[in-house]
Amino acid sequence: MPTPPRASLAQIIDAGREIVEVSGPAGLTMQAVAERVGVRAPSLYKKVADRDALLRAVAGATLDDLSARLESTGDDLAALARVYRAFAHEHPEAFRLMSAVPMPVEVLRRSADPLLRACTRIVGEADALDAARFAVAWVTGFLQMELAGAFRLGGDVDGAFEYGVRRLAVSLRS
Amino acid sequence: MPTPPRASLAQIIDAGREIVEVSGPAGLTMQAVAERVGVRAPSLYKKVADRDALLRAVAGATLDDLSARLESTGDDLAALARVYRAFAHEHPEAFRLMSAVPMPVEVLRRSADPLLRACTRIVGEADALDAARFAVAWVTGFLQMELAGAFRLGGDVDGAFEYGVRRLAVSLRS
DNA sequence: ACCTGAACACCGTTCAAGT
DNA sequence: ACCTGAACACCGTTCAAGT
Repeated sequence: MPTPPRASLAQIIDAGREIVEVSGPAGLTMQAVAERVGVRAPSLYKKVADRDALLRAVAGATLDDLSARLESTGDDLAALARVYRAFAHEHPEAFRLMSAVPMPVEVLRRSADPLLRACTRIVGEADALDAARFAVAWVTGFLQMELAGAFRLGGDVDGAFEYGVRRLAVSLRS
Repeated sequence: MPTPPRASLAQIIDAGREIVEVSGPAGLTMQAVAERVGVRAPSLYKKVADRDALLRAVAGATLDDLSARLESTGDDLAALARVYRAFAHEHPEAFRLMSAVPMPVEVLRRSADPLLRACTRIVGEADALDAARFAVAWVTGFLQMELAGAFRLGGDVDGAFEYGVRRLAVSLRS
């Protein structure tokens, strides 16, 4: 007798995202996810290959959100950097997970697009990819170190970020 | 009847480092470490509080190695960046673990020292910390993205690194 | 002192049996 | 079709008992 599904893939991923944000990736157990969507753990395997695939899906959904946010931000490099940082502060655990998980190329491409456009405007087409890598490396490195607590040697971290935004602009313009 | 220890803390950490490099942090199980040092898993708890503490010790030992390497490199920013990258390529798993684990402040300070000196030489004392954060954010971000496979949108990754080294120098000099 | 087997709680995953 | 309990393998950790 056919039975309608009780937990959609979208619900499972959403549950995963909530758990990751409150308990970190280690807290995302199949049982915790199952409980949240009102089902038993084995049922999750109808929608998800295994825990790792669910983690990748959570990371992918997070990157999609970030991409949408960046897309609506425009062409300004400094603005993009600040939106990026705001997102990381809102979802620190998901942000760190995102950086640890390998993404499909098309997802990467979409997320890179706004930055690539901003860089093309500044350095031209030929250097745009190198420049975008320079910028994205700086901003993700900064945020990962900030979130990992690596910036504890004094000084003002907000100030250091704005210093970086300025230096970034300077370096691409010369 | 007192018995001499069969596995020193140093041996345990070394075993942990080898396992991490070949199987990643997930491969570091207490049983795998125990087997490597010729003991049963429960004995490890005489020297190590728990698995997490062992992971932190492995990360700390790795950062100590990196710090020594940087210290013997000198004051040149570009040289420091290249040594940093060479180290990450030699120990990709340990490098990623290092970035994920919170470090004691004194370990951070020692590792930051060479970079701080290089930056002081270029931008002066007042901006040295901001500049060092700019530089270290870029280089660790670049390496983490490179190791995580985030640079797969074409172009030459080695070239992008050298582009970054140049832009970094430019940005701090103006 | 240090080492061990046994035990416990917990987790990911599979699968036959239910509806 | 989907859901479940039961089972299996594996892991971290504790602890009483051995030497």
